[in-house]
Amino acid sequence: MPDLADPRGAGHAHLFLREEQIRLAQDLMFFAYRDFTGAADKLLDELGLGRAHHRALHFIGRSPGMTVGDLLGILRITKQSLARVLSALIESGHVQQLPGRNDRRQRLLSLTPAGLVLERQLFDRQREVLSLAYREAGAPAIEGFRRVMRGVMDADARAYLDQAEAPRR
Amino acid sequence: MPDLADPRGAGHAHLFLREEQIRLAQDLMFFAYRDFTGAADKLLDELGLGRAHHRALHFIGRSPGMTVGDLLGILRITKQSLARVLSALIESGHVQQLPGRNDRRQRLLSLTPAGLVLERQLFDRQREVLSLAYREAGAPAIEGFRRVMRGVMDADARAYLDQAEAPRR
DNA sequence: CGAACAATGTCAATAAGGCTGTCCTAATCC
DNA sequence: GGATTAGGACAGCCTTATTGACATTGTTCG
Repeated sequence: MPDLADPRGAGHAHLFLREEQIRLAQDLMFFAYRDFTGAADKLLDELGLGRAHHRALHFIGRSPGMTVGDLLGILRITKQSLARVLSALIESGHVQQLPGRNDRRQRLLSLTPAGLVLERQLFDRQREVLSLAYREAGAPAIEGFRRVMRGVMDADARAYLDQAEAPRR
Repeated sequence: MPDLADPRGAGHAHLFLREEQIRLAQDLMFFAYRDFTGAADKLLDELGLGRAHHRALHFIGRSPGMTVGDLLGILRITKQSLARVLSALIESGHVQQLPGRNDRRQRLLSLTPAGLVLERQLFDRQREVLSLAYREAGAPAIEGFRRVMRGVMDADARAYLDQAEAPRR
């Protein structure tokens, strides 16, 4: 691999392509994230909720009985930011808190029946978008998508995924 | 693998897996986006800038000479939201505006030398993360990643990508 | 030429969703 | 019994988005 001095000169096709590839990935992240999350936005708007509420519903639905601390660790926001979102969801009857059995300081979070319904509706909006993408891209592409996305995440997030997927097998 | 654990009963393994696959994709989108954008956040913070400024720098750097209207169309935010971000970047000397040659109402946007340097620094932070992910995942995975992400985006975003990639070949 | 339209900028007000910091209660642990 | 932990509550701030109204300048077209 010759000569690193001039990124534009001849003989640097590989490096140049590599840079272009990364810039493409920046674009992909921006557009795909925007349109994927946007698929659920209309429904959220009608209910006076935002993306933050959707994220909470998603992760609570994925791991019912999780503690507030667990959720804080996943979302990486402050207790105060989460409190606003969480109390809105409890107020609206989508989430419930139950005292922990072992440790009674904990409030175990789960979706109410209404929360399950809403989360399902939001899920369906995103499923529609992703199913089309999956169908176009094909099965090998899906595995590649998973591998790259996983590689971008930090170690904690990967560990969460391992734990979230394992019980379902 | 018989699915006695599936609450929906036997005979729905395919549907169940498909749902699990979509939920996994939701997780991937959340974590990968968070950590990818997060890679540039520290540097932005030190300069008193936010992600909105990074997005503007990125797209202006990618298509120098674009109009304000072009950028609005890409970012899909309102004129007023962009104005705040853009005037901060002009104030800080990272972006410059030049009157259009054909249509003098337009202000053609481009990065100043300082803007190029900053954009490059931000780019390098994200390149680091993505290069590792690419290396782990391998070349076929990268193409799969690209295909799925592209499939998630809307038609306008795909058209932008086609146009942004073409001139470089 | 003049009217209509287009590109951009600006002002004012509002909201969502992050943040910090401090203080508090209740329960658990040692 | 004292320290720690889980969670909640209050006050205030910042960024980034929103809407609506209006101004300016430049282009287009009858």
